[in-house]
Amino acid sequence: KKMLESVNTSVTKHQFEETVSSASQGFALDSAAIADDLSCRLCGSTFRNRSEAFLHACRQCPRLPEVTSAKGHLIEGLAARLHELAENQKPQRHQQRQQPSQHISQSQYMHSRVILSRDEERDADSGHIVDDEETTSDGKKVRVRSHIREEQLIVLRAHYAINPQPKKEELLTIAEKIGFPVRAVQVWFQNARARDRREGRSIT
Amino acid sequence: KKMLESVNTSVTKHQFEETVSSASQGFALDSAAIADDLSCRLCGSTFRNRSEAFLHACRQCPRLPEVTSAKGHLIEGLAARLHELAENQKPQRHQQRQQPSQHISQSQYMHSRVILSRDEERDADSGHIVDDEETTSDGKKVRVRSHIREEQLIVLRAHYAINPQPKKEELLTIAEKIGFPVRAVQVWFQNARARDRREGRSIT
DNA sequence: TCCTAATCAGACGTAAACAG
DNA sequence: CTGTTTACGTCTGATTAGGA
Repeated sequence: KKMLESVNTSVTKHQFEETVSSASQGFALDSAAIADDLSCRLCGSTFRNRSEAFLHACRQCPRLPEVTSAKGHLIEGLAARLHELAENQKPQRHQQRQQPSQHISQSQYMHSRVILSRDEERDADSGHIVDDEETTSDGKKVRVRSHIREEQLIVLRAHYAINPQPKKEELLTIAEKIGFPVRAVQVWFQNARARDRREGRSIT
Repeated sequence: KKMLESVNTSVTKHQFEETVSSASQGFALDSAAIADDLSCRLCGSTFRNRSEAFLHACRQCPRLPEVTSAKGHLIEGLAARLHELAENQKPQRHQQRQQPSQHISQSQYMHSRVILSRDEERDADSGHIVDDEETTSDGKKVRVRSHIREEQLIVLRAHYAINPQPKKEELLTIAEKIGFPVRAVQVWFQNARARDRREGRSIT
């Protein structure tokens, strides 16, 4: 019998990721390229699960080459320049939230939050690109609150009325429809359910 | 009998080390190191399937060390190759019915998602990729959990009701019918039996 | 300050992996 | 194959924190 009880060192997800990211510093490009919402920080596409995301980041992302080579430069010490790139790369959008004022901790890390120009030509008519990247700049989490606007809310509510517990696939559809990361949509549904439950309404 | 105290959420040592070590050592190289014919570009050995090949490239290839140190140079060349691979990678062993049945059967690592047009019109069917691959990607042992959808589950259950212990041949039939790897179907039956047994039901 | 999006910790179900 | 464990994916309920 091999009971487990062995390695249950309860490491929280947070700690875990923290450690991973610090332990692997510049080398964990693949995982670092994946945002919490399972979207690729490089090309923006999102995925249904972590596996897919990793797969993508490891070998499918069309932007992989640029980044990996960029990483080479990074290692040589051009971290600063890259940072600039990343900064300047924040054009567009009326309500651009401004940078979390330079919170580069200890020395210049070569962190792969290379959000270089993502071509903004996506999708002619759904013009709002709501890409959010909440970076984990070397372990530091920046919580980015996405703003859901009325029109998007309407869509969400409509879907919610029909089915308050959409499966991943439906979430994906909705996410795409309103131009939000899947994760955000998922969270919205979770919170909506919580709200309703709290107020005694039953979820269908 | 019931002896598991629920340890989810906590990260096991295994997982932890796995992730750390893999994170610190590999990126796209492994996959790029595999030739079209499933042979290792480094040591030349060939493999029966992609999974094995990846495993090799990630972990086992004797020449791995030299490569990882030199990967900076290799990347460029290999990265290019990667894309070719992606293109040519249209594995279709099974019957490729182009049915509107929303799921694609086996399918593999890279396809459509690479080319990925953001704005695909979603008419009646959005050909989502619902697949599975049990790969050991880039040293990241990502256990891929295949998602069985309702409709597939129905088929499985139907077969299970008739015969909970299908032979290899029957498994194959079922697998093909729902577009799943045989192994996954087999596992499902095993788990189903286990579940039933656990709950006291007898298996016919 | 309030409303609520995001996060955390924990629990559950189950596909996959492992031991025998 | 069975019995058991591991780990992925998702959910809840409580909490934290962003912005009007």
